[in-house]
Amino acid sequence: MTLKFFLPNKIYLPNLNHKMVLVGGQTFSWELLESAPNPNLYIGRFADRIVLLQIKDPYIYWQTYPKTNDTKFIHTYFNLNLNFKQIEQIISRDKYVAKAIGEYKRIIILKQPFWETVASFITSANNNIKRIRKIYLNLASKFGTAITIPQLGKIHLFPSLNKIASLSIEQLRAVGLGYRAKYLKESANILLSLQQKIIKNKNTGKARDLLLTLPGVGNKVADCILVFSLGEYSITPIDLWVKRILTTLYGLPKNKNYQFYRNFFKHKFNGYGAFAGQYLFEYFRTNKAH
DNA sequence: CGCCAGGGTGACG
DNA sequence: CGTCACCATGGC
Repeated sequence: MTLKFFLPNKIYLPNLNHKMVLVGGQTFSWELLESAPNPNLYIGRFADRIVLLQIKDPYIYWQTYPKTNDTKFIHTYFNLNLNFKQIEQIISRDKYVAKAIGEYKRIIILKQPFWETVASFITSANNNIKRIRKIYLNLASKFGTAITIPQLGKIHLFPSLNKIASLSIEQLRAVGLGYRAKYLKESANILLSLQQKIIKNKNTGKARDLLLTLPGVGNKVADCILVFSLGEYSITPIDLWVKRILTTLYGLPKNKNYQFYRNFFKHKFNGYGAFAGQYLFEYFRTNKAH
C-alpha cells in the first residue's frame, strides 16, 4: 500500500542531523519508518502521545495524536527557545568539538518527557543503543495503550508510570530487560510519589540527589536524566565513550573517579558542556576514530 | 565461541 | 572513598 502523509504543521529547524538526534544515543523513542515511500519519516512513542515527523530541511513537518496540533509539546521537545547557533559558537572553542560541528549537521539536545527518559536510561545500563531502542519498543507494544493513527492503524503508546508500576518483574523481564526489570519496577513504584518533587527541584541540585535514590540510577544515568529531560546543560554524562575520548584525545589520566571527568566538561564550555559532550559522543561513536 | 554495550549494586577494605 | 565480581540479553 502507498502511504501519503500530510503532516499539517511545521517548525523551522535548519541543518538538523535527524539521524544522530532521533535515533542516536540520547532518545530511544523514535523509529524510522523505512517502508514508507516518504523519506525521513519518523514515528515517536510517548506515554501521552504519538508523534509523526517528516524531515524536509530546513523544516520539520509534524503531527501529534490523539491530541492533534500540540504545538507546545513540539516546541518544548525540540528546545526551540534555545539559540543553537550561539551555543555552537561557544563550544567551538574546543578544537575537537569544532571538528565534529564542522563535519556533521546540527546536533541538538532534546527536552524529553521525564518518565520516558528515566525508563530509557535505567534500560541503558550496560546495554547497547540498538537493544535499548528495541526494549523501549517492546514495552510499548506489550504494555502500552493502543490508539488509532490514520493510515498506520493501531499504534501503542509508551506505558505510563502507573502502568509499569502495576506490572510484575516477570512481566517486565519478558521484553528483554534482564536484571534491569527489577530496577525499572522498583523505580516506578518510588516515582509514583516522588516524580513531581524531582521535577519541581530540577534547578536546585536537589533533583540529582533524589534521582540517585532510584534503583538502577547511578551517577551517569542521573546525569542523562538531568541533561535529556530536565534542561541541565552545564554537565556531561560520562559514559564509556566519553571517558575514552577524554583519556585518549585530551590526555586525562585513566584512573580518576566520575566527578573528575564530569568537572572537566563543566568548567570548559561555559554552561554548555552537555552539547559539547553530545557532539563528541555521536561523532566518535560513529567514526570509532580514536 | 567470546566480547561488548550511553553502568549499577553490593561486599569488602 | 576505591576496587571488583556480578548482573541478562542479543548483536557481532
